Amino acid sequence: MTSSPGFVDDYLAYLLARASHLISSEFHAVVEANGLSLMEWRVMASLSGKDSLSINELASIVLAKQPTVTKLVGRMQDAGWVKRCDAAHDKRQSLVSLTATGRRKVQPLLKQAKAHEAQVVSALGTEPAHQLKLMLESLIGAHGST
Amino acid sequence: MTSSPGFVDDYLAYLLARASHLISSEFHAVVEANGLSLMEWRVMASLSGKDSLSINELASIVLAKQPTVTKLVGRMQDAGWVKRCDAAHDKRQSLVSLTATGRRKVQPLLKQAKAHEAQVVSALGTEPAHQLKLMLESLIGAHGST
DNA sequence: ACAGTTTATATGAATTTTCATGTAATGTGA
DNA sequence: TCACATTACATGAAAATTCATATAAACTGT
Repeated sequence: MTSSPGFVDDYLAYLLARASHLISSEFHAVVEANGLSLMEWRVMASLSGKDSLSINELASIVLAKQPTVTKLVGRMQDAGWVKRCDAAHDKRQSLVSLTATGRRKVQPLLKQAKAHEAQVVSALGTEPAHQLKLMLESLIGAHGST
Repeated sequence: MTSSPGFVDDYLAYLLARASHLISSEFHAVVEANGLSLMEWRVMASLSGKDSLSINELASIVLAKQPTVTKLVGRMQDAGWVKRCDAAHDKRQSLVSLTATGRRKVQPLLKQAKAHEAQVVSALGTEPAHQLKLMLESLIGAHGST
């Protein structure tokens, strides 16, 4: 109840923030049911694709700052979900990757994420959802390259 | 560089989060140049429309939790930007409104926000941007809102 | 190879957010 | 009207984030 701010009835930045918050919140419940925070989920989902990612790459992907990610990864390492190793070619970098435990932990969530996505897409209509994605990608591409 | 996470190349929740973060970040610079944080800006922009809003209404609008908003508003009150009064009909509610100082503070930002919006919209194309907004509104409307 | 610069990450202190819970006002049903 | 549940907000302790800065490794031009 009680939405329709006023500073934003038609303010793109707010519509984006609200839509993002709404969709993320829905899935947040699933994430927490699996014993993860939203940020932990983002990190593990990001890592489940690649072999490993540096701290800065992770920060850029999960939309957090470097010190935040350093400490987040530290906690996840303590939990046994990720491991780190020094990069071969650049000893400054710390490469983060999933452990076997982490992979097992994130796997069901990846499926549930797809299911949630499918639900959202079908509620919106397949074609409109496709158009929405294209425009978001266009928006992202047009602005900050990275 | 280094985008295209992998867990998200086509994941709507992530595209939304990324687009939102990107657009907000751009304007964040302007907000900070005016001596406000992003959350302070959201609160003041929300209040600049209405006469006053309760703590819970504000929390819902600025996408934060109630204790966060309680303390945020407390700080903004100390800064002299907002004031509070008890609601007439429900003495539990604490109604927040802008002070004259707050209004002066937020006014230039409202204009800059419109300018930023116009820039984003024109970069995206007026008609695509309009479609994007319609779909975001549809997405927001379809899920939890009201 | 060397000084200066930039890049990648770590870290401590300060700030902010969150969780759990407390309190007071309101609503509800018998 | 009297319990009982609910709602709105506050608050203290714990957790997370952020800022400023430190450190060390790579890059740059000479």
